[in-house]
Amino acid sequence: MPDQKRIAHIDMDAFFASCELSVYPELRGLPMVVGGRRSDSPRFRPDGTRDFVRLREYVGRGVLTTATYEARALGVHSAMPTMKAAKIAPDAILLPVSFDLYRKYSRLFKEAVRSVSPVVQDIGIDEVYADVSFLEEESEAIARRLKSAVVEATGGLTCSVGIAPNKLLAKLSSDMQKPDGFTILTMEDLPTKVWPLAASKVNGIGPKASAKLSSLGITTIGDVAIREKVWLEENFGRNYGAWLHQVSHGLDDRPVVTYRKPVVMSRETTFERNLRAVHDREELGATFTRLCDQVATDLERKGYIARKIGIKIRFDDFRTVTRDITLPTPLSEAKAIRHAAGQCLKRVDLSRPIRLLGVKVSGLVRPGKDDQGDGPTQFDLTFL
DNA sequence: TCTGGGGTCCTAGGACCC
DNA sequence: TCTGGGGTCCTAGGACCC
Repeated sequence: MPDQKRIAHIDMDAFFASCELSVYPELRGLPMVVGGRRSDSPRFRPDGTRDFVRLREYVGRGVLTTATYEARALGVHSAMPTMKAAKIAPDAILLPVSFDLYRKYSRLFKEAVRSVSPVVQDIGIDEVYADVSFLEEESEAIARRLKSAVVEATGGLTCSVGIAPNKLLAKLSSDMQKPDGFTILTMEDLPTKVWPLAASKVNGIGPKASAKLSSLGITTIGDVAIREKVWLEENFGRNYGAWLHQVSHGLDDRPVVTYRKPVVMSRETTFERNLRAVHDREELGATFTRLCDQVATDLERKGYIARKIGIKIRFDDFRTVTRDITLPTPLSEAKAIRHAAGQCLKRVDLSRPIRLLGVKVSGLVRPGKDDQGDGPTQFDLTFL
């Protein structure tokens, strides 16, 4: 067994769009985006062909979930407001989000990866890490085997693979030959292949940190690497600064974790139009109850009860507030969640129009089993 | 051109306890 | 009586990711 760690990062190519293309193969090669509502589903014409909705017909507040490479070439991309995308690419085909379909392909994709290497960490619906250290083959052979297993299991969906000594570098490398490619990275490649990359390519360096870095004249990962650790800590705080120093030198010791207990479950919705607390009281109340019901269902389905109940409100000006409460005993019933969430709602000034309403539960424990953790509270020691 | 929904993790102040 | 420091919990907000 080689003592050098090898981690693979496997990332599906334009995943949601690719799933849709296997349902609607006639759209192959056309600019297409996913992000519509159910009403944007294609209809059958009398002659049996399908009539697809165009992006220009969209009305609403959604954002694109994904776009085919042909649509990306026109300048639209995932997370773009759909109304904005409609101005840029009005003739692109629009499809509604079909999560059940994506979950089906996601299962097939992950099973395929596990068939090559069983130590797999879920990152999202279309992305995993796999620890492939124990495999005997060369990294290139592993990458090819992962890719063909995925294509075979999903009936033709492609992915991009990166294999490197750790998660950080694996993730960066899977992005280097997209779509349908693979990249093997070693520590020796750091100066030539990693340092030239934009700092924002690193997982954990988002828009805020990037802006601050560039205001200090830092744009690439290499620019970060030439800074002293103390300088980074002075400018970005002790934790984040030390972390920046680490990642810029390609260092990352996070293991591949195959199971994690969930931390929070939430449901939220953005209204078609902003609602007012007084005038739209009924609609708000009905939505609030529905969200609580959904969270309760989620809790029950996954087998948890929750000690913390919270709400989230986004106003018309996009300002977001949260309120939450810790209960003396964990619970999962919809009515009790609704009551606790209602108490939270009372603590918010609702004079502005409301854009979004959400309900969240956390402090999750499994009912019956050690729900107070390992504290002495579950034992009666008074007899001592 | 106004910005989804589901998450994780971190920070920071105040309460409270030792 | 005053002071100090550490640890943990609670709450609110925010950065970031897919």
